[in-house]
Parts: sequence; C-alpha cells; structure tokens
Amino acid sequence: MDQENRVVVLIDMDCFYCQVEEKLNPELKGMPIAVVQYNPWKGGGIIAVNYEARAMGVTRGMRGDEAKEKCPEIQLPSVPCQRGKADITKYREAGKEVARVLQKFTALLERASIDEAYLDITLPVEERLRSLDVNTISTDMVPNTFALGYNCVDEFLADVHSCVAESIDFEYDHAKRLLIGAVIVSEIRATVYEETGYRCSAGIAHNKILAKLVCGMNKPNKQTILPKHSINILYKTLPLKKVKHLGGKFGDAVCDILKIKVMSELQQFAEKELQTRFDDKNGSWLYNIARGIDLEHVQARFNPKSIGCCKQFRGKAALLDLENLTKWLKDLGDEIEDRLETDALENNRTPKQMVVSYSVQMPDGRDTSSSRSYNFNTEDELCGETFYNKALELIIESSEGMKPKHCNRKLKAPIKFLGISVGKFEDNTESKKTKKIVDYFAAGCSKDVNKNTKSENKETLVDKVVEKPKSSDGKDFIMKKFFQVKDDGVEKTMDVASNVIIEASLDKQESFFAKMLKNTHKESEQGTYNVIESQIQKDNAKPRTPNCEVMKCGDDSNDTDYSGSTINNEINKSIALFEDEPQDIARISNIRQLLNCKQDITDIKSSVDGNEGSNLSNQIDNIQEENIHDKIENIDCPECRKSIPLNMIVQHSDYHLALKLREEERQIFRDEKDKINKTLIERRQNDRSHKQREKGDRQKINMAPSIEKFVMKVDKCVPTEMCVQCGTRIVLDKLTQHLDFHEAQKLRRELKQKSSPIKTNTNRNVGSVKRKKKMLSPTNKTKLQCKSIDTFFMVRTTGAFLSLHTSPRHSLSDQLSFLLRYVVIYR
DNA sequence: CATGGGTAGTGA
DNA sequence: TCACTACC
Repeated sequence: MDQENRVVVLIDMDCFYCQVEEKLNPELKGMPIAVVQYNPWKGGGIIAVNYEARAMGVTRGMRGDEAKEKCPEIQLPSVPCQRGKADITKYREAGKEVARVLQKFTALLERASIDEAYLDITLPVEERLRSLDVNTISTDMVPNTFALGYNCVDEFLADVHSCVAESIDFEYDHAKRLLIGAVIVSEIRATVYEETGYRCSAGIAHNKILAKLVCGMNKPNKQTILPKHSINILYKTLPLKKVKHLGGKFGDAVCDILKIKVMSELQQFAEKELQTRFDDKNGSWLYNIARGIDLEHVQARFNPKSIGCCKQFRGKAALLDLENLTKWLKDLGDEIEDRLETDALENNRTPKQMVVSYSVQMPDGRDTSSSRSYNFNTEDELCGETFYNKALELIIESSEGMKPKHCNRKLKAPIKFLGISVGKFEDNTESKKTKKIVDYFAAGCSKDVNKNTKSENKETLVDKVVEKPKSSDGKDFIMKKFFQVKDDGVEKTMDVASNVIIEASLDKQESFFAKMLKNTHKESEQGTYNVIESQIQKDNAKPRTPNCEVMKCGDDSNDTDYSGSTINNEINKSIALFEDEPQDIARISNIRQLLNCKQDITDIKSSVDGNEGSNLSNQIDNIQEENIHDKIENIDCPECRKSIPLNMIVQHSDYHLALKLREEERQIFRDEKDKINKTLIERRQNDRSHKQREKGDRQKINMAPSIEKFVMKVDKCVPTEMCVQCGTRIVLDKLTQHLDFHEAQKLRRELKQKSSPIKTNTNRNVGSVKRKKKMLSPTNKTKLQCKSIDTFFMVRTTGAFLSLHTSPRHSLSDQLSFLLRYVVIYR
C-alpha cells in the first residue's frame, strides 16, 4: 500500500458542544453562546464558544462572567453535573451519532476525539475515479472548499483540469485524487448535516498530520485541500508549533535547539543531524514531516480504548480526610459503572484492567501524581463498588503518606486530583448463556419468517441475509454482499485479479456466515438447524479431516451445550480478530496457511490461463513480482483497505458482516431509545409536574434492552393496556411480565441505595469502623442479595424469551436482536 | 483554588 | 507498570 498517495481526511465538528446545545434547545440558534462548566464561581469556565460569540471576542478558557462583559446577550448553557462532577454524556453520544454517519462512507475510520475523526478514503476515491471524469468536476460539486496555494477552488480546478491530459507531474496526478476526495468529503459533510443537523469542517491531504493541519485553516463549515505542491508554500510561514505533536514541550525544544520558528526552516537539517540532536525516532520523524511525509496509518477504530473519569480538587477543595476520599471514589466508580453498562450493550466487551490515578500536594506545595493499576479477576464484579474498593486499596497501599491517622481519619497529604479508568477491553466470549441463541435461531428459521418481514417497511440486514441465498450459494453471496461486487459486473469494487483470488480462496475456506446461511436454507423446512464451527475456532483447535463440524439441534435439544459456536460469538470473534492493527493479522496467519496460500495462486493462475488468455495471468504475475513477500499472501480489503492475508480473507469478510450485523443491532437499539425519548418529550410538554415519573423513565432508557422495551416493539393492532407505572402501552398478555419488571427494578434500586448510603457530603452517619470494613470487603451480604435479584431478572426475561420465540409476529431480525441483547445484558 | 475532564501514546 | 506528554 502506497502510504504517500493516500487520500486522508480529518473531519472536525465546529464548536461541537455549542452545536449540541443548539440542537437540544433550538431557541439558542443564531445567538452567541458558550458552554460553561460549573457556573457558580465567576460564571463557570468556558469550554466551547460558537462563532457568533467568537465574533464578540469570547474565547475558550474565559469565565462566564467575563464573557457576559464582552457580550452581554451571550447564552451560557452549562455542562450537566452528575455526582458532583461534570458529565459529558450527551456530547459523547452526539459524537457517536456523527461517527456512525461517517462510518457509512468508509470502514477505515479512526475516532481521534469526541468530535474528530480521520478517514482514509483512498479506495472510495479510486472507485469514483472510474465513474467520474475529473474534467467534469465543477465548483458546485465542491461547495465551501478551499485549496491551499490557490485563491479559490476554481483556480485549483482549472489547474488540475489542465494537467490531467498530460499527467506529466506525479504530484498533479495525486492532486486530482484529492479533488475527487473533496467531492466525496462534500457529500460526507452534507450527509452529516442532513442526518444529524451538525456542521463540520474537513482537511483533505495525503496524510493525517497534514489533513489535521489544514482542517483548521478554514472554519466553520468549510473544507480545505492541501495539494502536495502547496506544502512548501504553506510551510514557508507555518509556525512549527502548529503541527501536531510539536505543540508542546518537544516543539519548544526543537525551536530552541535548532533556533528555528517555521516549518520550512526544518528542511535544512540532515536526517542524521536531527537524529543526533533528538533521538533516532524523533529525528526521522522531524526529517519526514519537514517534507510533508507522515506514514502513520488511519486505524480502523470506532470505540475508545479506555473509559475513565476524573476530577480535580483545587485549593481549599482538596481532599483531606478518608470520608471525602471515599465519597469521591464511590462517585467516580459509579460513573464508570454506568458508562460500562452502555458500553457492554453497544460493544459487548469487558475491561480487564482498571487504573486509579491521583495527585497529592507535597509539603513544599508542589503536586505529585501517581497511578496504580489492577487487573480484574474473573470473580470481580464489574460494578462501582468494586472500582471504589480497589481504588481505595491501591491508593492506600501505594503510599504511606496516604494512610489516615487512626484518631481523626485525616489524610497526611491533601489529594488534589482523583481519577479512575478502565481499559484493556476484551470481547465477551459467551459460552453457557448463549447456547439458547441457537435454538432460537432455529425456531425463527422453521417459521415462515419472510411473510412477516414483507409486511414491514424497513428491510433489515438480517432479513436480507436470510432471504438472499435462495438465488445464490454462499460464495456468491459473500462476494456480492460484502465486497460490493455487482451481478452485472459493471460496477466492481476490486480489480479483476483480486476477485479471482478471493473467489478461489472462498472455495477453499468457507466462512462461518456462508456456511450458516447455506445450512439454514437447506434445513429450515424440516425445522432443524445446523451450526458449524467457524474457521477461526478451527484454527485454534486441533486439525480435523472434515472442514467443519456439524451440530444438529432441534426443539428437543435444549440441554445440549453448544459451547460457544453461536452467531453472537462469531460476530464478536470476527470483529475482535480484525479490530486491531494490521500486524495482528499477520501474526494470526501461520506458515501452513501461507503455504496453502501460494498453492492457491498457482491454482488460480493455471485455471485462468486455460480460460481467458493471458491478461489475468499477467496481472497475477505482476502481483507476485511486485512484492514477493507481501502481495502474494496479502490483499487489500476493499471495505477497509487493510492488507489481509489471502487465507484470512473469508474471516475478514465475516468481520465486515459482523460489523454490519452489530451496527444493525445498534440502530434498532437507537430507534427504540429515540422512541422512548420522543414520548418523554411529548409528555414533558403535556405534564410538567411529574418529575419523579420522568426520572423512572430515564432509567428505563438506560435499561432499554429489557423485556419492557422489547414488548414495545409489537404491532399496534394487538390489544394493549397502559402501564400504571410508566405510562407505556403494553401488550395485554405481556402486562404481568411488564409489572414484574417494575417490581424487580424497584427492588434493585432499593438494594443499590442500601449498598451505597454515602450519597452526599452532608451524610453524617458514615464513618464507623464497621462501615469501613464492609466497604473494603467485596464479599458481603449486599453483593449476594444483588445477585439474587439478577437471577430474578433472568427468570423473567427467559419467560419473555420463551413466549416470544414461538410468536410468528416477529421477524427473524427482531428475534435475533432480542436474543443478542438478552445475551449481552444477562451474561 | 481557578480552563476541566477526557483520551492516546511513549519510554524506562 | 507508571510517569509523563500531548491533544481536544
């Protein structure tokens, strides 16, 4: 893959928090606004300013009061406070909403922050290049676009047009790709606005650093292209510190040591010289970036690698005693618990490590920070209490200075900062509790699912998956569905040689999903269902003669333990397998597979030679010659452009299918959430006095994938009754279950209250030695009681499950959705 | 007391 | 593993 001829984009939301506030409260639109945090002291600290307010001189970091002075009519919505600290959930959710839209355009997306994402659109550009003549690109196809080194886009357009014919200059050849990129980015930004209402800016260049750099050059709601031949023009005046990674101490050091200020001055130094002055790595990096070279990949990463929260306790607010420390650790732990719950639902993963960080004030007045990590055991319940207990343990054991004096429980040094974060996520590999998913799927297949799906408006991915293979076998299906290869052969995502290789490869190693689909259709009429172990599993286990192991299961096989070969499992495994860096993929493929792979190429070659003359054969030869160590066994995935070993391509296509399945899951989840939100808003307008009830409903939103939530999905013609507890319409024969749910929820809340009595600073009835002991022990009565409640939930859900899976009203998609959710929550 | 809370990454 | 840097 040519790192130097990519088309890389940075999408950055304009004053994102302000936009979120404007969307939530449309009355604010058009007014100068700034989002503040903690308003009591001097009007709070400003963390985002919209462009109306910027025009009045309001900036980030100002206090709210100061902003009011500069701009008396400014509106200052504030970040919500939860558990005594700022809570940015709504902005985080909004960021996700945007990223999901971006993801539709390329899988090669890296979320860089809450409001920024890098996209590698090299492949979409290449594809567009085939259908779009660069000479026909006009200004209206690239609105709000700037090109560095040109007064306006038209000049750039003209320049590219005039050079296309000759294509003498290599850089101009890339410029036309950037132009196509700009067309696509215009579409992306328009879609983001259409689907979310948010505006963003973009930088379009051939690497991440430059895309990021130019993104900020025209804002808001603009996009900026940086053609390679304009880099030096830009660098001539560009302060070195503006470049990512050079904004801090390192950038200062570079400027000091080399006595330079702007980027172009960096070019005079030899690589060796830079390496001696800094170190090898930094020296080379500086040498490259001075020439506009940055080889860093855009990683395909949507989810954060860690989830954490922290708080400062400045000056007098510093924590001085154990009570205070305890209280805040508890609050932080509870927030992590809440966020992990959402994360588990959306991503089906579990953190394996937690880190507590803190800083204390030294006797000399300076702050020193420390952090301690803890790797979870399998017995650890991942809840706020565990986080808090472990955090406290770690802090106390890490520092004698922290040990409270026994008489007054005062800490020896004041704590100025506390933070807990969890990370090192691993995918949840279901075993026992997922086994029923198989029966469930079987039941779904044995019914006439299609009848039901046809009556529905939206055709879901799962529905398509089930319907499609009727006309094509697994291989074709996989090819068409996941590699966007059209039947007519007119529009092809990949080049012909790649197609041949992948098709041949598919014959040798069938995918889990392909097998699943085939067998589903063969067996569905008899009401049985086959589950076949995936290639991935097989690779891990001992080799067997047959390619796959077939397990039969019908309605009578409820007790069989189908350890782990479930759809959900496959989705997770497929995703886990490819979510990391490309190197991991290389590691997975072993020598044996590589050998098979080469064999494949020879097979293909001979078959092609026989059939179609030598053109294809030459192409394959070329691939081999180009890079004997890489290209033979690797192929660029048309979906995400990662280099995938040929023998892994099936698993990799499964990965993309899995992503899509999971995305559909999420969409259904979100739709439901939206529905509940809408009724909530409606009700708030009708009835403002029922705050308490709202609170209950909010909780319900968080717990959306519950029986109740699912029950709400049923058709409107079914007889329903209003639930007295939450006011939702419930299908009559589900009402009992629904009320049980409320009871269970109440109980659970009560228990939670009991287990965490320290809710505020003013709560005085804490601090006995007895209490302390209880806090520090994870194996207390409360925990056991909580467990039993979970069991209660389980039983009820299973009840719902049983009644639902025999119901012909639900599409297979719905049923599968439910099951996946069921598995995630009640793991 | 006074830009705070939240991420990712690196080197020893 | 932890201290520290860098960025939004």
